[in-house]
Amino acid sequence: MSRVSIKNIAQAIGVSNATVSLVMNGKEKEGRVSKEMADRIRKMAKEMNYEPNDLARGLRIGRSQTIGLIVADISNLFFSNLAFHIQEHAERFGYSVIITNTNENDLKMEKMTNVLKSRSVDGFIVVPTEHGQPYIEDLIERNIPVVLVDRNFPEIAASSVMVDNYNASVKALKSMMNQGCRNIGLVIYKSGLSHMTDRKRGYIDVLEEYGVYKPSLIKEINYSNITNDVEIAIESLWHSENNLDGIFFATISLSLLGIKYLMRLNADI
Amino acid sequence: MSRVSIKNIAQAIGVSNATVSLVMNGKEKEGRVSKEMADRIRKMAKEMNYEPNDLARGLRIGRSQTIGLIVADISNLFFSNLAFHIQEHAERFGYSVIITNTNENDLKMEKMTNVLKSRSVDGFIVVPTEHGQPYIEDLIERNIPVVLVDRNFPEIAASSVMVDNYNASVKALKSMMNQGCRNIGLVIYKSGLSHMTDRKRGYIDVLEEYGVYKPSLIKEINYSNITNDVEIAIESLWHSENNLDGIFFATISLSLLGIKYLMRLNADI
DNA sequence: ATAATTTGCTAAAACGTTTAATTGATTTAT
DNA sequence: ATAAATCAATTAAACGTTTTAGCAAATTAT
Repeated sequence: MSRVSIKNIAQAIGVSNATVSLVMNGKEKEGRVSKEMADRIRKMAKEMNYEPNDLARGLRIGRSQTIGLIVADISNLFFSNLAFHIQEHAERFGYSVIITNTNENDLKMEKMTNVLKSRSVDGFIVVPTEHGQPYIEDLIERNIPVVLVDRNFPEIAASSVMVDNYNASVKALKSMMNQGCRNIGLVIYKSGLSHMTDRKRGYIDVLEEYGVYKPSLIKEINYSNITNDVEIAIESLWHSENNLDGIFFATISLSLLGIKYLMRLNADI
Repeated sequence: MSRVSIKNIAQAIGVSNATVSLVMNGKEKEGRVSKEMADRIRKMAKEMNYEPNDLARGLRIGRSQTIGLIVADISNLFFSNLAFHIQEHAERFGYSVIITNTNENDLKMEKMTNVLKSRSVDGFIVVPTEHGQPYIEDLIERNIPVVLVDRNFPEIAASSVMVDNYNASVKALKSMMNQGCRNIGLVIYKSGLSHMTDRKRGYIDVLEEYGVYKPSLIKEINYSNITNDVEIAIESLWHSENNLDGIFFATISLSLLGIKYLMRLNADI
């Protein structure tokens, strides 16, 4: 016993598809369906457990009432919160959200945009990967709405929603300076994406303002090899002759790892 | 300039829809399309930037290659990790995942199952809400595959994947007993769902085994009023004449709140 | 009493696929 | 030389909607 369709209802009641469709869409006025007929149809629909088929609907009207969300890592609290709120909001407007994951992987970003394009999502919300620019450009060319989150590509004309990474970074560093730190290391992902470069710029600007900037204090981590790279970075900062008195971690994940290695070195934190 | 369809490719090359479709699905053998034609079609498809329309496809074949995931709270680490792994796995089999959220709200659970049914998802993975049983039953009646996660309804014949809450609870409590605790409070959500009742059962069984069980040590929290209820629970445990020497929190969220209030009371933790 | 308008509904095409049945051309077997 | 089999492609229906144009009957206006 397969799903009940508009046609089934129409037959059961002895009326045409069109009439049922109009009623189901609340267009009984425009379609001038009589009140009694509309009621009969609604009743029958409920009785038969009718569920509209959004695939057919989407095909016909060319929209899917779906938005595609591409995040870098859904298990990261920042992104899962983001996903949560986007979903809550979208739902209020009758939209569903398909959430996908790239794991900061450019190939996956390509794949995910394709999957979502195939599904005719009406728009994209994307946390782009480092070299994801071409895929975003492709969407824009196709006139598919896109908004970038957390990171953007300055050369592209896409809306974007950003945390003010630069100022957050400046603020944090100044606070450390006020606590008397002068030799502060930076542990940051190696990335050309704005959310990272902005934080780095904030760090450098503050240290230069205080005249204590040294390039050797910056350690860049490859996303693909976090554990190792962080270990090496911490060791080298610790054993350098820089007289370290503080470390600024660019992300929470880096700081967690960093603290682990610092504890192993019996640093007091 | 709208999307390129199979028909466009067919016209451009002077061949029928069917031929193109066969090639795009890798059925050139079964459909006996000549190698040269297949190549020409593939080349043209790439050139024209063809993206298949999954809505049309889904409508025709009656499947959507999509699975619907309904979790209680995507911003909860346990669930977002779950979502992450389900997605990774599904993707490998060519499935997409639509993730939705109930916030432990039964009405939302109803809504979400409807949304996903309308989208013809091929199967459901659900973390059910407390009174979500009827919606699960409805799915089963309709022969839509469902698997329950984290919580199950013993009366229903659905597959489920569970954490062994009972034994985890027993283990934790025994460990506390071994550390000498005897008057241990329980802070737990008021819920009939198995993941909670199992933990409670574990708690009671261990305390009874040691002959120290007192119903007054159990404090049940309403999910809809967490902050207040936890505060009251902690206060009442703390000021009771039970000589409290330990508290077992049933979930991480409860423990975080609990610790906050305990600190306010200057407990040492 | 006739014309004009409104009411209540229907017919049929379209969206982009997939697929069973068919056809005409070539090749192979007899 | 004809029958049988294989090949390469086509035709057309179907999936479940939405929507435009149209039609007959009922109502209102002249």
